[in-house]
Amino acid sequence: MSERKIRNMEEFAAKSGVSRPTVSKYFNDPSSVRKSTRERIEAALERYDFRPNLYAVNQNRRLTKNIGIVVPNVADPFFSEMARNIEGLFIDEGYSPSTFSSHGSRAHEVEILETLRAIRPAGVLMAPLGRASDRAKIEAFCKDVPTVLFDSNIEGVGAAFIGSDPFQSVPLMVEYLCRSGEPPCFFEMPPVNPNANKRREAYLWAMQNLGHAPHVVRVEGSGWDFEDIGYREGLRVIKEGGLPSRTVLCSNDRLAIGLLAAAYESGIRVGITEDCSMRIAGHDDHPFARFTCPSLTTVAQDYKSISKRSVETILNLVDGGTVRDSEREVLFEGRLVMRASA
Amino acid sequence: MSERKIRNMEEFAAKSGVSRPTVSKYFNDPSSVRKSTRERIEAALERYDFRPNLYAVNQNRRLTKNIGIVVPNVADPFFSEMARNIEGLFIDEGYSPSTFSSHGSRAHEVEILETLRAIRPAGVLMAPLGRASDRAKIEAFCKDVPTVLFDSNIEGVGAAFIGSDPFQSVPLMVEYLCRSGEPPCFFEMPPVNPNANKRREAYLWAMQNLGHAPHVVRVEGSGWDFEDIGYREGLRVIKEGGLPSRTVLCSNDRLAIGLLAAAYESGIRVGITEDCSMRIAGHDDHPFARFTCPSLTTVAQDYKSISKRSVETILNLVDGGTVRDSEREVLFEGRLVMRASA
DNA sequence: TGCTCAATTTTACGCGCGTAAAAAAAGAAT
DNA sequence: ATTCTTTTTTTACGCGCGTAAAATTGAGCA
Repeated sequence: MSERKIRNMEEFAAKSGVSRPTVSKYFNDPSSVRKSTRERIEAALERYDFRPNLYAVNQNRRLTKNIGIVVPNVADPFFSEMARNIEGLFIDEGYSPSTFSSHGSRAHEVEILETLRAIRPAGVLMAPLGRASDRAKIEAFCKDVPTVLFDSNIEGVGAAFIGSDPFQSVPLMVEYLCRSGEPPCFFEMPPVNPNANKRREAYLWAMQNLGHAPHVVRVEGSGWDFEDIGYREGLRVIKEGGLPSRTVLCSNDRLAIGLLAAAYESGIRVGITEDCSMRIAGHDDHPFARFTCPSLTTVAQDYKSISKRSVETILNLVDGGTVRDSEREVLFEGRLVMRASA
Repeated sequence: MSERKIRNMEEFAAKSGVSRPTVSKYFNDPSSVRKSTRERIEAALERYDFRPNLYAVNQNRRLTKNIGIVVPNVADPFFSEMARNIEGLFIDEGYSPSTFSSHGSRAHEVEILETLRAIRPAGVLMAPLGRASDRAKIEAFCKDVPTVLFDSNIEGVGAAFIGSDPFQSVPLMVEYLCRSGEPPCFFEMPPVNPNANKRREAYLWAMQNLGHAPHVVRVEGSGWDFEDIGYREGLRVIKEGGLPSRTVLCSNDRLAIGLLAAAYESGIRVGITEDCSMRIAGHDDHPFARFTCPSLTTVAQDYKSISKRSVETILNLVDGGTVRDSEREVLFEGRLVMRASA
């Protein structure tokens, strides 16, 4: 290929012996031209590798093939895996996804919305920060661009929400913990998003259903350095002997990772075996949960289903489809992952 | 703001009482227009929020303000932090960085290069996969686009390389380990990039200088699931009693995290204190290294200096500058981080 | 007042492509 | 061979802006 540099579609059309509008049609949908012409174009493509100018294309298309993906924090392996998964699905459908990270900051999240407007995406998949989000701005954005929320919901914003069901996943874990040992207390920090709130509520609900007295340990801390909060506050709480149960269910895995470190440093053996004095469980099946010491018992979110459904929903919207009321909120079930810590 | 929707620069220029070319000039460099006109434009900007069409701008500029950042794997917190840092620096300079992840795959890395050509970046900052990289394609790319490599070098490719100096950082760690206990063996997997090779060499060199017999433990494994390799192979090696020293220096933190998990599961107490039978150290100061059990002793790369210099170098190139021979390879020193594991 | 120089406006062209409409050509069916 | 249908070509316009050159304006200065 690349016998000589091709400047533009005009030149390429000449080389392939097809008119420019037909070539344009080909690039928008190869199957929309007759087989024989398609072959001529593709033969030329072999020799002259040419790609339509991205900027000219997007300037003129009514709607770009761009998709925006927004996550609260790519440095969090859960979201980076999620984003990667979603990107792949969009690429398979012929779209160009770009991922943006809010870095846990409201200002960043708002900035991203403005950047998104600039690239005029066909649709946006967004996992909002949650409480820290600028609801009004996101709402306004959703009015202009088809947007689907995932992971964390903002009630009434966006065309749909896809996530997992805390009222299934948390009770699942609670019941397991109760069956296998002392009923758990719930270790949390001030909630950064509605998910965190719902997890606490689901914990309370599940404990009540099982006839146990719930205990919520709310520690201080803000921001997205969850491990650090779990560690610092874990050290403090343990020192003060303040844990109401020897089984601790953490609001999420990252908090649990911090708490595990605190327990270790405090000389407490954590695990489900006889020689241990404490059990710790998490939520999310963080990629590192397999490698904590001990390995972390947790609930895996069905991130494949969440990704798949999110993508389907947004592409349906982009194609002019609509979301049925019954599908405006889709929740998938979590899966119990039993490891050594609880 | 936003009294009414503005379609284009023509309309906005009319509203602000300034000619379109002058408005264009303003957006390319606000300081290039007279103060009084600048104020008129900015006054209009308050009322009508308008942003030049991204695609039209980039189609017409000789050179875009886009910058490509390529990392082997954003799911690796080291790279996601690095990318975030670098993005910030570029934004401060008025550029538009976009980060791409090779996801550890050669094919992906090559695809990214093609995507990059499509966005016609002014420059590219790339941390190549290393051994898995398609050298020829990257080399060809560098001929067309100013590119600076960081983290991992490909000899003779790109305008410059910025990284850290394994022959400083590794000996630093080796000397510390020798002073504080039994001289370390070196735990590695088949190297994914030249860094890994250099770290081994630096280990051998340092041990020799200190008059100790070096021992390299090379385990099996490929890909970027370092923790998994460290864990699986760690379990095996420990079971077979195969570690030649009770002090283990791992080729990187992620491998160390896996090895820590293996040691824990094998009932081995790891740490520097009297009651421990094994010491484990890493390299890179992975964001999670603070929260392993025990916390991981490691060497922190000077990622701020690396980021800063990388950005400076590429911007200099973009501005038509050149790289002095003495600056074609810049290495920064690592910093010893003493924690509980060694 | 007249002059100079810098900043701005006017005018005009081009970037590379999408897209619409009408004309022409190529296949398919009769 | 004729007619009908689908596809392609021709022609033409527009997208929103960068940019160059010439004409104009305005501020500062002697």
